[in-house]
Amino acid sequence: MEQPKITSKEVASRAGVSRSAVSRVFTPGASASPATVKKVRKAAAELGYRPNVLARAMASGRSRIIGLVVAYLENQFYPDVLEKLSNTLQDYGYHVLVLMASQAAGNIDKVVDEILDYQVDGIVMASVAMSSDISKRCQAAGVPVVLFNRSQNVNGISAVTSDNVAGGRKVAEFLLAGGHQRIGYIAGWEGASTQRDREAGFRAALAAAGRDLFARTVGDFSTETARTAARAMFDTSAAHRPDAVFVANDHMALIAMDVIRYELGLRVPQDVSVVGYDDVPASAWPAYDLTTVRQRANLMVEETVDALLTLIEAPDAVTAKHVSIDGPLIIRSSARIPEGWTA
Amino acid sequence: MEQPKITSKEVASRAGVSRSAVSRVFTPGASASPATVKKVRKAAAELGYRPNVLARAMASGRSRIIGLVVAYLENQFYPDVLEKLSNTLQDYGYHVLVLMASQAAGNIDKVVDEILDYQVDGIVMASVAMSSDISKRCQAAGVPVVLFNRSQNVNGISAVTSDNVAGGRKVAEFLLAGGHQRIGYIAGWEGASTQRDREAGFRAALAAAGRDLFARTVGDFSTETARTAARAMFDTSAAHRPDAVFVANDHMALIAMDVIRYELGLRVPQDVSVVGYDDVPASAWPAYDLTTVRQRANLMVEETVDALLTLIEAPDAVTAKHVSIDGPLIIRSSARIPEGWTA
DNA sequence: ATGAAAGCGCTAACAA
DNA sequence: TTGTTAGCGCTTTCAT
Repeated sequence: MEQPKITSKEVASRAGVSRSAVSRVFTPGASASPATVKKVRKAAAELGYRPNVLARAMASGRSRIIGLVVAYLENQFYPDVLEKLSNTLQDYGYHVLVLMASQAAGNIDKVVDEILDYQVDGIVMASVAMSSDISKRCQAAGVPVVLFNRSQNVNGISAVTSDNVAGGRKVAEFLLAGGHQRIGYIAGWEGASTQRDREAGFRAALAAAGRDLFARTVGDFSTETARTAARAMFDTSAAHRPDAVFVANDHMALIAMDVIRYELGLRVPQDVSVVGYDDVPASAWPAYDLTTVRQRANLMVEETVDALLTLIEAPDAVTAKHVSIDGPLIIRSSARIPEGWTA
Repeated sequence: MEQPKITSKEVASRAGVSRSAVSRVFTPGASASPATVKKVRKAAAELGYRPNVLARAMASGRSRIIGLVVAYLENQFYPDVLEKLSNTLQDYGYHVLVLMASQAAGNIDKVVDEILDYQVDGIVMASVAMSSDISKRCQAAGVPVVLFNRSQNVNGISAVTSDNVAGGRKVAEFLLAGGHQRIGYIAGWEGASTQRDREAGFRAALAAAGRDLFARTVGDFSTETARTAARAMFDTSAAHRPDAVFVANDHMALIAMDVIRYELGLRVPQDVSVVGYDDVPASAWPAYDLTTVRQRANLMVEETVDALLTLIEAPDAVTAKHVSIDGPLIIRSSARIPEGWTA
């Protein structure tokens, strides 16, 4: 039933060479004569030999495994990222070990330990907060970490985000140009840099126009809390209700639209303009047609992989880099479009 | 910078025992005296020792890595499954290596080879077709495979699905009870067992009532093809247009609803009843409120993990098992509800 | 219950 | 370019 595994030793003897020769043939940058390559390839093919990645990892100290820590896959942005990340890394000969950091914060420590046990070559933390303690452990282990969609000024850890401040600003300018008088904001989880930066940019642009937030509730990036936050903001008399709201991500914005339209019977955008952040697939669905700031997932993933591989190849040379990628405001029909709006 | 890694050897000497003793302390079913356990744990804690999973895998032949092959994460059902699967497996001390089998069929072979290179203890193939050749390679390697949401009568490979035939049947009965006269079906990818079984159950129930499909197009479970398929079916005169349609999964059903309502200006369910399959989160959103057959992801994942671990523990003893899990029809407002409907 | 010894399959100096 | 020699860090008989 269970075929004995073919090792490099057997390939070596069948090809009449040493195991080192076999190893070299299967190692990209190695030197072997064409004749050897040919013999070894032939023998390997006949035997159906494939190098054991784990053994290789042990001997070389490089596992070609990248750990991905992700909090939740409910927000469609993340499955998309995971798919792209996995594909890109596969192209570079790496593979992705996924760890869910579902629950509480203490969990993260455990998850990071587990991931380090696998001797991963690098770690991507998506939408997960890092303690400086964790970052220290990774650095001690010599494992580079790149934060995805989270930025943190911890011990020179690299991070890739969209330009959340600029994004928030764009939304404010758009809403102001639309003549909105009572502008609300539904915040994400306050511990997240995305939340912080989006709000900062948003408020800064309002302030520049001599305006302030009319209302603010917190949705925590969570489905249920977002629903509650939307109700708290809109289930009130017309005078106390915002005529426009910026929601910190699309996942919550879609929920807010549901509350506004189906629970409260208000019209979007006639009664309330809604703008989100991310541009997840569902935002383009005609039932929502949500105006939103696009996060360029492709670019963000490319930068993440680039940063990671650079760090892996040159552990010390490179210092942490923070990349922030600008994303356009995608104008759809969920928010009133200012007269003659172009930019 | 990069701390030298702590090995069992150092723990051993600090605890005044042999490496074997250390190994036993960190091995669940092993025998060590309380005194030894205590000494070793203490030394390990002081040194911050953690066993190297890769080395352990090499020596023991068990990597505690499960390979997950998944075609695409666009259909929300799969991120959900991935999250649950990863969490469940983590509880059992396993971890998930994700491989995307994005493109063509030939790709699958490559992906399976890559995954086997990691000496995974088992493989879950989600929504991916298996050739019997691949299954043979996995069996030769002694690696159990469980198909998720795909069933195939290949060499005793285990599979976990929902009861697609029963599901299709339920939909047909519901639509018939609703008094629909022209019932259409938008098919998924014809190579998929889910597609085949859902359609079979659906048609069987129609036939039992002396009825047949009024129209049929193919959406391939793909976003774009589904849109085309929906247009092909509904962009026609009222007489040639179905008054009800069963769409092979929710992902396509939501797209079909968009086409029906927003492109063609028809009303759901007054002009057309729409029923899907999966019960993804978006189906419960009030903008769609899609009647659908629920796939019980939790149960399916549990059965998958159970099957896999059983196979891993008792490689030969167990023969392939096919689990199919019944799921309820979730009645919402996208399809006309028959008078006094209960079941 | 414990330690010694022999690997798991591979890569990486080092010599030749 | 090639083979030889040591390991990578751990588990696992086998004695004791």
